Amino acid sequence: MGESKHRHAHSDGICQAAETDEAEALSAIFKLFADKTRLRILLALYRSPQCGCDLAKALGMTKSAVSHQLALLKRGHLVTYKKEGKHAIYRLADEHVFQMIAPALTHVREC
Amino acid sequence: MGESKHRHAHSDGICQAAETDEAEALSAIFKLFADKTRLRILLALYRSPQCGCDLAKALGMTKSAVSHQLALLKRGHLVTYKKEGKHAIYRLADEHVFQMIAPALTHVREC
DNA sequence: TGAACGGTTGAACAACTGTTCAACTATTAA
DNA sequence: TTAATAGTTGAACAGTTGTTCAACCGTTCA
Repeated sequence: MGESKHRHAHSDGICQAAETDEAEALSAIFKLFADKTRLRILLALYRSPQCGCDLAKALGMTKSAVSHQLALLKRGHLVTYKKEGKHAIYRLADEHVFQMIAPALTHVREC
Repeated sequence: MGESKHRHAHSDGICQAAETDEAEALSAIFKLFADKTRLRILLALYRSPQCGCDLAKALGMTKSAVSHQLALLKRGHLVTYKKEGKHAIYRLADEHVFQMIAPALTHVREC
C-alpha cells in the first residue's frame, strides 16, 4: 500500500489508463477538440449559448457543415441543446470543456 | 474595466482564441493527443522515461511506427530526448501533458 | 395553403493520417 | 572487420475525416 514504483503521487488514475483500452476512449475525446471548426464552435458557445444559425453566421460556414460538427459534439456530450420553436439553442454541456481548453492554451502560448 | 459581456470572469484568454486563428494552433495540440498510440506513449513516459525500443515492446508495435509518432510528439514539444549510446531516452517535456490528460480522463469516466 | 427559415441527413469527394515496408545510419560487441 | 541492435526516414497504402451538395422535415408567418 505505502510503496509505489511511480514518480508521481497522483498518477494512479493515469497509469491505469495506459494499460487498458481507456486510451481509446481518451483519444475519442481529444479528437473532438482536434478540429478548428469544432473548437471555434465550442469557444463561441463558451462566450454565449446560441442557435446553429447564428453559429454558422459567426463562423462563416454553411448550416450543414456546422450541423455535422454539432452532431459530433452532442454525441461526445460536449454540448447540449433545447429546441425553441424554429431554433435549436446550443450550449456547453459542462465545465469540462473549459478545463480541457485552458491548459492547451497555456501550452500554445509558451511554445 | 469592471464591466463585461461575458458570463465567465476567467474567459478573456479563451474568448480571444475564438476570434483569431489561435484556434488552429489549439487544434494542432489536441491532434497530438487524439491518437491511441500517441496517448499510450505519453502515458508510458509519464510512468517513467525510457528508450524507443522499450516503448515499442511495451506497446507491441514496430520501432518504425513508434519512431514516427515520437517525431510528431517531439515536434509538438510534448516530449524531449537525449541520446545515450545506442539508445535515445525519451521523457515528457513538462507538466502540461498531465494537465491536459487529467481533465479528459475525468470526462471519460463521468460519461 | 404556400413560401421562408432553421435544421438535419446521407452520399460523394478530396484531404489528411497512421502503419507498414524497405533502406539507411550509428553504435556496440564479438 | 562483421553482426546485431537502436533508431530514423520516405514512399505507399488503407482508413478516417471535414466539407459540399442535394434532398428532406418541422415551424412560423403571410
